[in-house]
Amino acid sequence: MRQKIETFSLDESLGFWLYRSHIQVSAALRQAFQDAGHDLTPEQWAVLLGLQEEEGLNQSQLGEKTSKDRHNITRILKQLNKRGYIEKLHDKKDKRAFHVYLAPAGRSLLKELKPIVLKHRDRVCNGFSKDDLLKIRDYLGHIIINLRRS
Amino acid sequence: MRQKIETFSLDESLGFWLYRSHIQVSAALRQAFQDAGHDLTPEQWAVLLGLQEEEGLNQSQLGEKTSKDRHNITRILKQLNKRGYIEKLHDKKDKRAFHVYLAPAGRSLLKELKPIVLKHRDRVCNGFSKDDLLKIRDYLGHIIINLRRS
DNA sequence: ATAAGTATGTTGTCACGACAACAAAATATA
DNA sequence: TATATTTTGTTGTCGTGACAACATACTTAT
Repeated sequence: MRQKIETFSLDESLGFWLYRSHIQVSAALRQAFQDAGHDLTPEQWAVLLGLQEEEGLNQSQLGEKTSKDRHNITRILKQLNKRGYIEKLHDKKDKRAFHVYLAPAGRSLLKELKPIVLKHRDRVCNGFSKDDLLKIRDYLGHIIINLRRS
Repeated sequence: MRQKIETFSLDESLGFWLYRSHIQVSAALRQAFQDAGHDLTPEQWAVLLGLQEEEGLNQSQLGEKTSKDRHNITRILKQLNKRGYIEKLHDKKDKRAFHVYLAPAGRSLLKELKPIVLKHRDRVCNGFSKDDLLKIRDYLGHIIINLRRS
């Protein structure tokens, strides 16, 4: 009985801990970009990173890779396009689709921001062993799998 | 050299795993509410839960408790107020401040949604031992501490 | 070959996180 | 006491996540 009540505090909610840690990590990265004079969001960074891993994907695929639906990827790409970091090329066969590539400015930005991101990661991961980091990734991956398909 | 490159994939980014897991847990809870016929956001739920733990806080304190800044707590309370789930009472001494309380409708809602949230948590935590859950909480708490003050 | 269904991408709406600007009131300081 | 600073809360803007509606174009079925 008492346990059931305790289970319902925010502190006992895994979802809330995920929320808090995500929000803080994201805010710290945004701040780090800002301190370096770059008005880039963590989401935009994630998409650039996704592109660096694999260019030429269409928007849906890029959205899949970065866990963003097509609506959101459309708008994030719009931002990145406006800033000249990416290019969208029409698919020759499929007239609906685009292939997304890094523009030269995007490549330089990635290079320029890498030390900042590494510093940020060091800060986030301070006190964790490699084994800890693997365990965290496994745990979070497990949560994601738990929520897939029904 | 090779490791430095690998470190820069999305899959190796702790922040990105946090993003993904948070987004999915949050979306699943939203969906569970929707399936039950309730148009409530996970954030609104978190504030209601925070209120259930301690009523009579002012908005800043409630924001602190739920990890939301005063701007956002203002708007979330506006939503909850519109739906009749909370009450804002003026502080007798401090004319700027309000004390926030659960309205009767808010209390019933909490009671009504608890089984839904428990089911959601079971789904999220499927396959985790109690020890696993404690470890995850410790890990996430550690990350949050790493980002506090400089 | 035509129709039905599906996939890609855009736009619009709402809620929320981050941020700036602001008003009002409390507190600290001179 | 008078002024400056801080605190509490609101409003507005922007970017993003969730969602609906839509246009276009590809695919499948009949």
